[in-house]
Amino acid sequence: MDIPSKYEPSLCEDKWYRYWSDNGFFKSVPDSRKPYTVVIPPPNVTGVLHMGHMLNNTIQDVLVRRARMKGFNACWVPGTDHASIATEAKVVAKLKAEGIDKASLTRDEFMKHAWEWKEKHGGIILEQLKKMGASCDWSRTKFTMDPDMNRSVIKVFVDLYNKGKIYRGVRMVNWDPVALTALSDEEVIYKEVHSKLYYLRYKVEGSDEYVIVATTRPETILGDTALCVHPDDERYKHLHGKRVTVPVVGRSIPVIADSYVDMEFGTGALKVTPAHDVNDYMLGEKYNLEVIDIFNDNGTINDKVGLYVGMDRFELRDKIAEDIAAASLMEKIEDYDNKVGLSERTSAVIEPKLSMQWFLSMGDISKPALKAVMDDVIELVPAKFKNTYRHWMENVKDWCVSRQLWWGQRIPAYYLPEGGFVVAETAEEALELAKKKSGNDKLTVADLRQDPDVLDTWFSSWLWPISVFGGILDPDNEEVKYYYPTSDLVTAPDILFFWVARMIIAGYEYRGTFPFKNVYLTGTVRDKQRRKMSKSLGNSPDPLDLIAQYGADALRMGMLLCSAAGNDLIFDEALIEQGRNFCGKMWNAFRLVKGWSVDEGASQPESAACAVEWFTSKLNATLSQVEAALAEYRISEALMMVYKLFWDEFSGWYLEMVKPAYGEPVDGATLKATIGFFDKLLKVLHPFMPFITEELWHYIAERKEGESIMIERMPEAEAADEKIISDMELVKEIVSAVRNIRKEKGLPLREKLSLVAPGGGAVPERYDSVVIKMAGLDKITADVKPEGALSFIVKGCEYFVPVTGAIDTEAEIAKLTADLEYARGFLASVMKKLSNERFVASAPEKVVALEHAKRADALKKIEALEQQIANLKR
RNA sequence: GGGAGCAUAGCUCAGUUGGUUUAGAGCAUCUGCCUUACAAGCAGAGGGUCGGGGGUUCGACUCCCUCUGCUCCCACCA
Repeated sequence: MDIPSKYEPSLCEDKWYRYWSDNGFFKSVPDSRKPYTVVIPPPNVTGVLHMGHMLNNTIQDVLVRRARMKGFNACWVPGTDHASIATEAKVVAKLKAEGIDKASLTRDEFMKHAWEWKEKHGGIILEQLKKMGASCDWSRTKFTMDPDMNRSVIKVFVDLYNKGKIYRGVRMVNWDPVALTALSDEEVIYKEVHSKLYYLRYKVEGSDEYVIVATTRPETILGDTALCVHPDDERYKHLHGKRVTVPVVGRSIPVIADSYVDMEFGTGALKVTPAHDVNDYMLGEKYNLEVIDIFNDNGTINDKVGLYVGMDRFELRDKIAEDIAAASLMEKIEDYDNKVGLSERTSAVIEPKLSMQWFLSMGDISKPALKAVMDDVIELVPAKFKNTYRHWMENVKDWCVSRQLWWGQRIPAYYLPEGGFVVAETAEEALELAKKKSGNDKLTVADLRQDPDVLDTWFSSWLWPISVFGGILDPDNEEVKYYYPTSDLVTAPDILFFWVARMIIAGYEYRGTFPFKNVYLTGTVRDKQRRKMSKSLGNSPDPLDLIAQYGADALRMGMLLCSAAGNDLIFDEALIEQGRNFCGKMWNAFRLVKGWSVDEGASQPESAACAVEWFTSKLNATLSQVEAALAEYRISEALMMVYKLFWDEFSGWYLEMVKPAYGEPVDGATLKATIGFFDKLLKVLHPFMPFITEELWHYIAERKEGESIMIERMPEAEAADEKIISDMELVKEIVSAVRNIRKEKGLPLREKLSLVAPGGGAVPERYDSVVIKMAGLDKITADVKPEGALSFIVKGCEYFVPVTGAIDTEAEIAKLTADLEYARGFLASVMKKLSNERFVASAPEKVVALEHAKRADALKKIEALEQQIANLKR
């Protein structure tokens, strides 16, 4: 077998992915094993893979691959989300570029364009996920607008409507004048902006007096229908019941008194525009004020008032300010910082707007979902998100589920010709209901008009863990009974409310139980300046480029190394380099072992026997630590443990211990043990780095067609001998000390040294051969202290390395004195505790005993150091 | 304005109910090595008064208070 000298990811990644896929290793069907289920957070159907996906899906793949290797029936369901606003915006933009205006199209024509776009660009991201090694069951791929998914959504809508949980009502909504749709509160981002506070003069009718009103939005005076003051405000008491004139507009409006007004802000007088401010709307309802909506849907002025018709809202702001000033009705203009709501999707300034929308009443159905998380039936990782979750759930508002878009599930409400509406899953069922409702048997489907709006995207994805298994349409099917509830959900905290909370709500409402057991919340991927990675900033590298450059395993490892749950991660290409270097290390370790010739009959050297015995324990100890870390989702730590195990313990120590002399063969027993260790290490590493581990696993032994590391059993931690591990740590310390002497004295490795350990020293005797091999010695003796030797102390025992030539006594003394000072300082700190009566009296016995042990150690060390210094001075 | 969280080596982070050798890791840095798997490497070294101050305790990175700085969530006083 010819082994390339370097690992080339590009040569084996596609090969192995195809192999896994062709052999059906990703596929899952219900069987007698325990299920381990993960549903992917469906990315936007027209999206492309970014670093956030990379992180998120790498974590999922680690969990899924590990579960699969632990004997679970692992099922990772992939899919995409129709992302109604985002996708429709893209299609509208694309049509616009082609000179087609959405308004000129019929709904059906538009949908045809949208589906064409989806077919062309949809699912690219799923192909990209394959590049990173995602072990999804692709035969289960779902799209939130698949026919069965649509039917699930509609069925749920009708069901909730019939339960009285969905209602229709006029509400102030967040209107996006670019996307021309209402947004939920969660889709609005508030941003601090510098703006101006305009002080306008409203003339009091029948008097020469003016009331000054401060506003940031002078253009809304077109819709003013009242002026409000605080009932207790002495400045304005005389105005109660009077009327004032709106500047420029000339409208006469009443002065009302309500304690809503903050007397401290501005002038203490508030203009009331019920159609364009949430709080004003409340005042309007309370005082039965006229509601004048002055805007068209796109943010221009309509003809309700007859002034400034067609002008954009921001142009009007400047224009009306000029006109007010020209009429001498502008008291002053101040600079002012306030927050403005922006659309998450289009960044347009949100216009509060009154409109008829559909709402889901959240109060009752969210209760079990709150309890589940508070009682840790569902665990959030990290747990700090419980607080955030509780706060949101306790103050949950009704969910505006309608969107004024075409791309999505159309609301199944049908309006009757004579008014009123019915809600049904199909037009035919609607017709029956309509006939009953109106008493008109002659009605036809054509007489009914379906609501033009579609449902919020999240109204389909909140069913995802159920609907992907057909659990809405056919609640008792075998699939959903087997796979639901799912095991882990991995997602970003910014969609905790949008998606996670609502899935939990839907889970209890439609399955009577939680949708997933654990929620792992990843951090946000940021650049070195801590800015969120985003397309608009252009600071996000393309994961596919990084895979091409470093390999998928390297990128996966780079992402995992810096990803403590819930913590933001500062992306740094150096981490991917680290991943790539680790791949190189694994590759080279393999090349070393593969290069050995074997003499099956040769007896195993003592050093190799020790090494095998030690690494067996070390490996098992680490395996149980890794298991413990992963059980707590400390994935980054778990990977680091395996990384160090492979690089330091296995490559740095074990392989060096068993490595035969140049040109010599290795004995059969040692080779077999080494291949066995390699096999286990590859398996533990496989979930993190699937490609290189598969490649090497096929190299380290003969494999039959259809065999794969990804379906092998994960090695389980067996008992580890702690004594062997700690003995070897001692050996390592001694070896390091000798190496240090070499380094300080510039003694080359080929020059054999000898070590003298008077009285036997602390090296466990059987490890002599290891020390000799690793430190480059010719022998270890138990002679008396030699003259002209350098020395060191490990665990209170003195060791000597005889050297030829003069020893720099002064330098040695200085070094030893420094050590001595440290030891004395340490002793002092111990003595301080031990001489404190209250410490001895109140500290636990164990702690006191430990301090005594520390004291004994320190005294021993001090004595040895003093002895050494004395010897040198002689 | 309300709430939550964070602050430990140059960087990214561990540090589990306060006591495990006067704080650990990885990366980076410095020094020496092309030693026959690997210079994308090997061997060694340096680096932190655990954000400031106060308190509780025999003992505080760990608990409490306070200040400073940062982050996130919620609210949205015009």
